[in-house]
Amino acid sequence: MDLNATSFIVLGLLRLGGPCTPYELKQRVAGSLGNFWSVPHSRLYAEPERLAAGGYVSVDAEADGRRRKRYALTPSGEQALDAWVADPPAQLAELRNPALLALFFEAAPAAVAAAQLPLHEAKLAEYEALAAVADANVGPDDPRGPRLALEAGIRHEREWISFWRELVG
Amino acid sequence: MDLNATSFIVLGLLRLGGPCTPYELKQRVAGSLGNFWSVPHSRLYAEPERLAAGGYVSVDAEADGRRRKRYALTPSGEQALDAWVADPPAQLAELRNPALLALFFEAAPAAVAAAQLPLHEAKLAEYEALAAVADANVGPDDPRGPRLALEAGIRHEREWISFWRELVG
DNA sequence: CGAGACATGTAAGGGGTTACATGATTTA
DNA sequence: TAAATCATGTAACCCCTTACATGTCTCG
Repeated sequence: MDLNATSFIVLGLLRLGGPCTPYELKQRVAGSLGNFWSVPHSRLYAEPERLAAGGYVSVDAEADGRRRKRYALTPSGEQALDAWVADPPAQLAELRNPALLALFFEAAPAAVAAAQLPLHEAKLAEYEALAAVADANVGPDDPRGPRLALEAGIRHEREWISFWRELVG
Repeated sequence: MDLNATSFIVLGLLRLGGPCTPYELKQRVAGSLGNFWSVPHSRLYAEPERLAAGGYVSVDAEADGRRRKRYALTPSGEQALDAWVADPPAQLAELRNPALLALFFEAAPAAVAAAQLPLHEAKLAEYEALAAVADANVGPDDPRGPRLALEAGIRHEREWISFWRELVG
């Protein structure tokens, strides 16, 4: 079996926040990472199961009540995660932006821009609020990664806003 | 059957450049659109077939030689394309950038940046060359969409370069 | 005319999307 | 205690990815 982006999201979240259930994985994704890489909850139930089959996580199932399954990183999983982090992907990602696709095929620029602009403005405001909170409560050994990813998100939102604004006319 | 992004890419390319074979679709994608939304060639054989089943394109198969199939927009396909273009997607796209994902999970910023930076610089140079050619040969009734999409690509590349440059240390 | 590139597909498998479905808690 | 929401999954289907495979042209 081979590990993909979803796999590393699960492994990474397990390391970041400790052992948890799929539902809690969903919440962790929604909190931060989901802003730039969302994962449907059905995948967050299926993927840990797959990772368990490969020995990358262990399962601890409740015997009663909700019978939820709690997953935890195994040494093997931790090692796989370390290897991926140590050898980061060296390829370009595509924009794959549906609005841009429509624009490419001659959708009216002003119309696309008018639809996109408020969305990006709202997203930027949300990001900036997150950043403000993060910067106010930053501790000495807090992880830097999430804040850096947020920064990238902020910049791209600003870029989109600038781009669409020129097209609203 | 419902139409997805790939469908509109096929329909759009057929309108932009006229009837063609899957292989030529591949070339058209590679030329411009593929920079921000690539499609594997296997899809460019399968998708027109699907569209033909739905009546959105017509097929004209060669009887001999390579027996290639030439697809053309039908009025129904043209109408579907128009409808999509007239009602452009009003949703945000995610970044879904693998390098950013690694950064989020604490990959060494300088290492990720060092790997990403040359790729983005090369891409930007490529885009700027394309833009220069496009701007030099622009005609009065040339389509604007591709040039606008290219512009978006250029800005995002600049943004990425600026971002990663700050992290290379 | 042989080799390489160009051209044209097909097949298998997994992940993503979406919808369905039900159990457990909380709240009115 | 009924309703609403939270929580926890399952199932089906299609697209995407990757690899495989072969046919046709072109050029040395």
